[in-house]
Amino acid sequence: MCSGSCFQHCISLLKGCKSLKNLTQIQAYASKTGLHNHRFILGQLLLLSSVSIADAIEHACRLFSHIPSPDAFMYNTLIRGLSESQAPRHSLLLYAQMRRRFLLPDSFSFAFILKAAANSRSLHTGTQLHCQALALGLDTHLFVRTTLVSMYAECGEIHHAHKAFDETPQPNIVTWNAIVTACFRCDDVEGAESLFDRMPWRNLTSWNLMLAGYMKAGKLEQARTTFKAMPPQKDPVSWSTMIVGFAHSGCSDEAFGFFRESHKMGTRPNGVSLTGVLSACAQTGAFEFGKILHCYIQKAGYDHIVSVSNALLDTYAKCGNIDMAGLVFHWMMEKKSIVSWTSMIAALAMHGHGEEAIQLFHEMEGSAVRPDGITFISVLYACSHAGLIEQGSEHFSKMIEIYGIEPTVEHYGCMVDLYGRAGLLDRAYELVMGMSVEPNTVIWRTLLGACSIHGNVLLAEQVKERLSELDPNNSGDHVLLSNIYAVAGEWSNVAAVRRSMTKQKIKKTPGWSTIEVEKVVYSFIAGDGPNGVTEEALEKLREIMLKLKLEGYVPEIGSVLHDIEEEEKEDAVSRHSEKLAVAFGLARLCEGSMIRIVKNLRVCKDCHTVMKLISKVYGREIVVRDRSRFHLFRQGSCSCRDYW
DNA sequence: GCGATCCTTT
Repeated sequence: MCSGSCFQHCISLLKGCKSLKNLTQIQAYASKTGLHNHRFILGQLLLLSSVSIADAIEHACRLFSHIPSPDAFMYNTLIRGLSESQAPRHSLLLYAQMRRRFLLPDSFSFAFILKAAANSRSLHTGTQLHCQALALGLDTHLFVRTTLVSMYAECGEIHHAHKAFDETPQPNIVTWNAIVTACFRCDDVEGAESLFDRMPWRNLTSWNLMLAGYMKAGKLEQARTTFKAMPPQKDPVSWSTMIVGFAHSGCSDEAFGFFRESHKMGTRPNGVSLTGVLSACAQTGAFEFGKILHCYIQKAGYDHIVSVSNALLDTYAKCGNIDMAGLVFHWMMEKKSIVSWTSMIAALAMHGHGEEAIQLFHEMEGSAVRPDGITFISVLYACSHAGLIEQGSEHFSKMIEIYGIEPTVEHYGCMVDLYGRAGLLDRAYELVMGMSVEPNTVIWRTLLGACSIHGNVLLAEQVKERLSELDPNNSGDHVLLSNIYAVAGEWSNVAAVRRSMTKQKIKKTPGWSTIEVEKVVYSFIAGDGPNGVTEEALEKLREIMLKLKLEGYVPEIGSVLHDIEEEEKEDAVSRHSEKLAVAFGLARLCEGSMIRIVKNLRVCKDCHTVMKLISKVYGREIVVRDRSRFHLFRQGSCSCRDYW
């Protein structure tokens, strides 16, 4: 018993529908008023769940499966939704079903299904679909043509993309934008520039895609220049492209700057700009700023966006706060994506909680989310940092045999680290020699690091030789080898390495550390000239060292590069950037608050000892994030159990 | 009654 007013009411409900919960209520209403089989209503429900509402695609599939004989509109809608989903290939199956039922695909169908081919990077499928469109006379349709241009580019066939564009009789602005994007996709920056110059019209998207293209190509200055040159009416995409681009290239200050600037210009942050600025916080360890962003995200409701919550989780983890990372993870409830699981496993691993990381991985195996190769990198990393050798080997085999994931050089890197760090250098070397992919510099460098920990001079020399072939100018490798000689007391070899470094004009990568005090990030560089904060830190450091020596501290100078006088060596170690940062923190941060430091290189043995002592003598908790993990110093010991 | 091009975390 459905009246016209019920129908009208249902339509107005559909117009205001914003969430899945909302949609379910409307479905219940439709059912109650006998409208649940009304084809128009069904079509709108399908459109909402497939396209408009995030993460509702499964609901859409269920709805679709109950529709007796779906029409072309319904097929197109679900194909569209699936083509943007995690599994774009499913939409190809649906397209096949549509054809089996003798429903004629139209220009809409091809625009959506070609997108699925693009998203699954399947040139074969894309080409076949192109042929079918041709047979149906739909390949000249402007919307189809534009999608063809981007499909070919996405599948790496730039020539076909150009051909599709050149054969378009009257390309419009969107077609032009598509071909410029296509050039950037295929790393042809000059091609993109020359087409951009020849464009008969430009809209905001044209400018935005230039920004994105430059950013992706690592041409940061060109992006900045373009940003200045474009019309002043920027949109949230323009701003987020800049923020994400700089953050991605490691230029956190620039990312923060653009974020603040966009705020000043009255542009509200969006999900994308928030992930960008959070990633900048994660890089620099800006914990306080991260917390402020968290408040804003919750208040404005951005925590429903999975990528934002994931970025927040990662920020807390990389700022040393594993508990907050865990809370964000749990708040995500059933919305956890593969990235959320992987990030949380990595977070636990970074903090040395290897057993918990593996436990979480097992929990993940029981969930609906299937682990991928990146998840296994986190798992193996967890094993290597916690010294779980057998667990690591088992998971490595499991990945290949049960999950059918081919190991990449990153997986081997974790395994070499696992064996090498544990002192099983032969097993590590054996693995490297039997790798199914060519070992790269990272692999050899990991092995060299293991030689350094375990003082294996012979293997180190062999490994360094391979590194010199692949990457002769890397300062870290020279420094590591020279440290190995130094520890072994082979001073003539130390001197030889130093001479060759001078001859090849190789400079040591300067170590830096950062610390956030009252939402300002201060950075310290080893051997930096005098400036305000360095002076302040040095003065405090002298006081600390004196106190520690009274407690029986003896400097460890094994990691000093050259054979110099003992006192001089001590001086060099005592100015390491992390010591300056911790001293600055002790001087400036209020009593009882945690000291958080981020360092670009691995923390040295002496600094590690000093941190442990400070945590005991001064009764302070110190968190140091170095190049590879976290160290939590508390009451004289470190969370890494001196295994790093 | 849907459409095509730009920014998303591990």
